[in-house]
Amino acid sequence: MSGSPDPSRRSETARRAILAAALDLAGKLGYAKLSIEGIAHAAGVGKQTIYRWWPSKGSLLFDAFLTLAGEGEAAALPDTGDLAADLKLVLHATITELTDPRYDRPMRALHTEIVHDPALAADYASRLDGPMRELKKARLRSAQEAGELATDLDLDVAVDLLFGPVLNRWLQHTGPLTPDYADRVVDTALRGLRP
Amino acid sequence: MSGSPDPSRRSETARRAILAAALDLAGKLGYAKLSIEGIAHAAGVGKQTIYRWWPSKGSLLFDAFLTLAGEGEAAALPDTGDLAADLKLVLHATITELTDPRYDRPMRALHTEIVHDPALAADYASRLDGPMRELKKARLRSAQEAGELATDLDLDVAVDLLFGPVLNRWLQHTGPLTPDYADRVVDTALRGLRP
Amino acid sequence: MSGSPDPSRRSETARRAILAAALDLAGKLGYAKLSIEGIAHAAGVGKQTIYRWWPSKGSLLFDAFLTLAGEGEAAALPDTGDLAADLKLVLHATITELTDPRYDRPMRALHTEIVHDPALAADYASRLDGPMRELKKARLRSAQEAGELATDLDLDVAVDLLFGPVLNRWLQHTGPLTPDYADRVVDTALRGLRP
Amino acid sequence: MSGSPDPSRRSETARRAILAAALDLAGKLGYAKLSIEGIAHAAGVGKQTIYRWWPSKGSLLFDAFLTLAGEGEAAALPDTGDLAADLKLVLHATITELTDPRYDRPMRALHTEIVHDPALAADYASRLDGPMRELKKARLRSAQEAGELATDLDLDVAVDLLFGPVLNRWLQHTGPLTPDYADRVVDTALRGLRP
DNA sequence: TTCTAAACGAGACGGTACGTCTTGTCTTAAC
DNA sequence: GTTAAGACAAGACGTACCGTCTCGTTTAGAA
Repeated sequence: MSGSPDPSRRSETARRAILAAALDLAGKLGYAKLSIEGIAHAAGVGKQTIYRWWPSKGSLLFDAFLTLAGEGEAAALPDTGDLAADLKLVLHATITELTDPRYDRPMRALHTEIVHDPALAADYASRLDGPMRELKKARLRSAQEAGELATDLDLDVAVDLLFGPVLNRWLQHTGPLTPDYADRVVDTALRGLRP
Repeated sequence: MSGSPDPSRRSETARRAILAAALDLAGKLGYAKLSIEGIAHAAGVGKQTIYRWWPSKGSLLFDAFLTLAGEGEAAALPDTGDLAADLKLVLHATITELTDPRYDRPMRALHTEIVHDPALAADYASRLDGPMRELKKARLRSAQEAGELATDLDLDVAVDLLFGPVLNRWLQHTGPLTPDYADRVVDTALRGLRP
Repeated sequence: MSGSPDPSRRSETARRAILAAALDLAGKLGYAKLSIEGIAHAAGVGKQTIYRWWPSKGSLLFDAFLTLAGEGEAAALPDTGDLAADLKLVLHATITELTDPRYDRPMRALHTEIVHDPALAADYASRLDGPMRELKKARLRSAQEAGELATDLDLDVAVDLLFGPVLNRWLQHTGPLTPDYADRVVDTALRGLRP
Repeated sequence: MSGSPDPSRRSETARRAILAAALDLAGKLGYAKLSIEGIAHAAGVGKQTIYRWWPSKGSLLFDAFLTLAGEGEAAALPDTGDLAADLKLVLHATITELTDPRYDRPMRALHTEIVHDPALAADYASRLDGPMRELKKARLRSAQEAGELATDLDLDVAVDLLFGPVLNRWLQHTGPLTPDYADRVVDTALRGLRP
């Protein structure tokens, strides 16, 4: 019937220009002023070329992030044998990144779309957050083997407790995003709330 | 010169109609299709009446929430002497609320605005989240006195660990929002990750 | 239900700017490149302001012509007592006008719309062509009284015979549009085809 | 250099499908919605195949008409010896044709293009209108020999007077297109306007 | 009969314009 | 002098075509 586009004929040049322009404009303008029209113009591309290949602004932003993250992808989290130190190191790096306007704005834009689009959220979970979460769980498993963590620990919940609060504070502006906060989160979570 | 509006002449009828229409439409249409134009029309009000009294769509949504939350505001969290049980009870109620589309959609709309508007976030923190956080901390303090929690605990971090993950999972669609997940979070956080 | 716009609130400034821009661009660009978007831009006006008040590009062009023609409207055709000379004079003036690119192009644009839009044609007939035709018929009636024309003449057909061919030749590019052609049409029509 | 297409390799199948689709769609959709894209699709043909062989939409329409008209081409106008009757017969047939939506719409489309494209008009004059005009002049010459028309008549102008008004009234929607109107035109033109 | 070059269908591309929608400001009339 | 109503300039939305430009696939004439 309608016929979906043939990916083999897709222009790689245009694809790259669009993803680069999307990231760039998201960083410069922020979510509210980010328009498909503007991206198309900045990429030197017809609007239809965007609408042909991406179903929504969110999925375009997501693809742009994939290419960004896919480049310098860390293979694994640091493992010096000191879990707390390693976690703090990673969280400090995350904070540095989230504080950089070049990342802050496109990331907020992407998360806004995720909040309202479950399909996009599923994509995000399986292709960006999922792999990252696996790395985190691998580091925690290594700590379990080293006796630093309880063996019956629910690793998914542990990841949420350790990495969630920093992301949350950043997204919701609920307080200053400092390395000290990350340290307190790690210490508190590891020790537990009980006496 | 310009003359800012005189609050004493403000129409209470219009104000209430606007807040009700904002909540109603946010619930029916979701964030993307929520327009000031539509709210004005549904409230039987001129657009200027909205622009005169609210600086942004987010602050309007926020006021609408205040009136909603302000009505049946719980004075305190339950305190049966069993902290874990009390926390789970509260989180289960939260999950029930977040699962109701009548709350889900306007809440997402509000949080989207918060993500992009630090001023609104500050307002949210001081007038909605702040009081709630105080109630949570009060319950934790009571637990400290009962010896259920460490006395040197960082209460702000503790609140983030206990209540953050459920909110996060809801907002980011990172997994199914079940009472069981809340239970695991509470148990894991209280016990701590260490053996 | 939908509510049509209230003419009493219409901006006269915008109306005039739009009509002027439409005529100007029709003359400069010709029909094919004449766009509502371009007119709005040239008039310093939002597109919606055009769509609010005119149902089609044709009706806008027509209104633009009305204001143009309404200004220097001739009260009557010349009447020197010599019908043939008077007709030739008028037709020569018409040819001069139709030959001026400033008139040629917008006029072609308008006639193109008329060809495809009977409603617009009716408007044209009643408000532009109609009054003009009455002036022509008045001159012919005067000639009848002077004994220059048959008394039982079908005046509408006579007007078609005398003024149609020049318009036709102009529109259809069926031959050079010269004063000589006009003279031959007048002479032939007056004399009749029979011996 | 660029290399113009080699007509000997042209696909006759494609050519015919394109002309048929053009006529068909012009009749069904009218001029405004007639697109080359649509014609290509309806003909089962690539767009390039149209652009390769026709320089404009108008010239394609024109070719489509040529094939249509070329088939049942009348060799000559009727000649019963009664000029007025013969002319009325022909004009009545013309009116019947112009009233048929199957002809009306493509013909309007073609004439619209002619109005704006002198090159196309020249083609039209030499290949469609020209031959037809010769037939008309031949009939008039026969009438001259029979003493029905003045011997010094300007035949080109005579044709314009006799056949122009009906075409004009059809194109410009200036009045109802009835056989009676044709009769009045013929009678008035033959008799002349003078007493 | 094989080779080869052009025409073919298909459709992606950079663009322009469409007609609709919403934004935030400005204007008008009614109360 | 605030209100409901809504016109205004601005500009993004997603769609439809434009005319150009590849792609592989026929197809037809020359070797």
